[in-house]
Amino acid sequence: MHLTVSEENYIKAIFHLQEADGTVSTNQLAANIHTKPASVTDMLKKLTSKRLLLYKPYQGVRLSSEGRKLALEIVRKHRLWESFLVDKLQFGWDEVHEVAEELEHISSKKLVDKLDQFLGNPRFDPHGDPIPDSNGVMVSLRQVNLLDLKPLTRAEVCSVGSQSPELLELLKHKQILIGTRLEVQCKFEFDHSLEIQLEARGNITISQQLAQALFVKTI
Amino acid sequence: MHLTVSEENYIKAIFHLQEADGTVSTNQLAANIHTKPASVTDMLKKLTSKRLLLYKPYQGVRLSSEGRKLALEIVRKHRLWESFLVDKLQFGWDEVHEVAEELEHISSKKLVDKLDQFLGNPRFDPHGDPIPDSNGVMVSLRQVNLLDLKPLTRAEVCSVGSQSPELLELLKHKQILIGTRLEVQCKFEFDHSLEIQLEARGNITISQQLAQALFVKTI
DNA sequence: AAAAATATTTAGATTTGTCTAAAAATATTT
DNA sequence: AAATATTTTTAGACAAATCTAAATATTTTT
Ligand SMILES: [Mn+2]
Ligand SMILES: [Mn+2]
Ligand SMILES: [Mn+2]
Ligand SMILES: [Mn+2]
Repeated sequence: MHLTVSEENYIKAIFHLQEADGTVSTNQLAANIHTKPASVTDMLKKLTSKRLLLYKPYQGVRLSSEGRKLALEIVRKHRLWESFLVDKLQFGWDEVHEVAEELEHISSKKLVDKLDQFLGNPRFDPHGDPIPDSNGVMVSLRQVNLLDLKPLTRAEVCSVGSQSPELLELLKHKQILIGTRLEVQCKFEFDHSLEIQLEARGNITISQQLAQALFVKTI
Repeated sequence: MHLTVSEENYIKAIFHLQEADGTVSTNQLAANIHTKPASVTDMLKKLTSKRLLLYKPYQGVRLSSEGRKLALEIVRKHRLWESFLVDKLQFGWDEVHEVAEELEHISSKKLVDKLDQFLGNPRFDPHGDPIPDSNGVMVSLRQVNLLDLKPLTRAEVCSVGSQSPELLELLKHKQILIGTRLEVQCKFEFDHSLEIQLEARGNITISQQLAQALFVKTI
C-alpha cells in the first residue's frame, strides 16, 4: 500500500489526535494539519475508500486497524530519525522535529530497520516518546494520576477524571487545559496538596481533590 | 528557491546528461527520467521561467549557473547519503541508489553538513564518484575508460559508468570493486574483449560492454 | 530539393491536493 | 421548541505534474 506524503501526514495526525478523544473532528484535523476543513473532508473520503479510516460523515473519524498499523510505522520512522539527529549528528532536541517531519516519509523498510540497529534499538526518542518496534508494537505510556507523581517530574495533562461544571470552573480559573505542561515541585503530607510549576506561569498550589481529578503523561 | 521533488529530479538528470554532450535533448531526458517527451517540454518551460535552464525550443537545453549550483547540492546529498548507507548502515553498494534517490530531496542544509562531518568529510561515494563540498565544488576525476588502456598498463578501478543492478551483480561475481588493481594483459580485435590480471586472483576475461562501464586511473 | 523519418511542441484531458463560497447538518442558547 | 451559532460537507475552481493524440519543426534519405 503506497501512500503519498500528504496521506501519511493525515494518518499520523489522526493517530496522535485520537489518543486523547478516541475520535477526531474535521476542524481539529484541519487546525492540526494547517489546511481548511473542506480539504480534510476530501482526504477523509479518500483514505476511507482505501480502508484506512472509520469515518461517519458529521460524526468524526478514527483509524482502522490497517490505518493504525501504518501510523505506527510513520511514528517509528519519525522518532528513530529524531534519535539519529540528536545522538549521532549532535542536533539539539528542539531542532529535530521539522527535519524528521520530512525524513519520516522515506519508504525503505530496510533503511528503518538498519537505522534502528545502528542506534542500538532505542526505546524512546529525544522527547521521551516511545519508539514502536519493527512489528509496530509501542509501549503505552499509560497516563498516571497527578497525585502519584514524584516531585520534580515533568508531565502533560491529558485528561480529566470528571466532567462536572465545578471541576471545569476551577480548571478554567487556574488556566489548566488538556495539553498543559507542568512540573511537580513538592508535595505536603499534611493535606496531600501539591505545589506545581506551570510553564511560564510560575508556581501554584493544587489540592488533593483537584490532583486526583487530573491525569497526566510524563514527558 | 524551493523546488519540488520532480523539479529536482529534472535538474539532476540534466546535470548528468550534459556531462557527456554539453546540451541535452528532450527525448534523452524523457528516456532518462521515465516520462514522455511532452511532459519534459512542459517542465523545461517551467524551469526556464525560474531561470534554472538555458533552453531554446527544438535546440536542447543546459543548466544555467544557478541550475548547476542546485544540481551540485542535490548530487552532494545523493552521494553523502549513499556513503552513509554503505559506511554506517552496512548496505551493499548495489542497494543504495534507490534509497538515496529519495533521501537526496530532504531539504535541511544543516542536516547535510552535519552528515558530511559525521562521515568524516568523504571525498568519494561508494561508487567512486566525487562528492561536491559544501560550497558546491567537485573535483573532476581525470579517469580513463578501461577499454582505452594499452596492454601491460597497470590501473586501479575508480568508478563505474552506471548504477544498474545488472552491472553491479556482475562486478560482485567477478569480485571487482572500487580500488581493485589490475593489469591489462591483451586485447582481442574480434570482440574487443580484454584479458586482465587481477592482483592475487589471476587472469580473467572482460567483455567489451563491461570494460566500457569501468573507469580507472593508471598507477 | 523533395520526400520520408524523427524529434519536439502544442492542445486538451486526468489525477492529486488544495482553496473559497454556499448549503446542509448538528449543537447551543434563548 | 425555536432561533442562533457552529461544524461539516458539497460544489466548483485552480495549480502541479503527468498523459495521449495531433501539429509542427528538424534531420536524414533518396
Ligand atoms: Mn511529515
Ligand atoms: Mn519526538
Ligand atoms: Mn530523486
Ligand atoms: Mn553513487
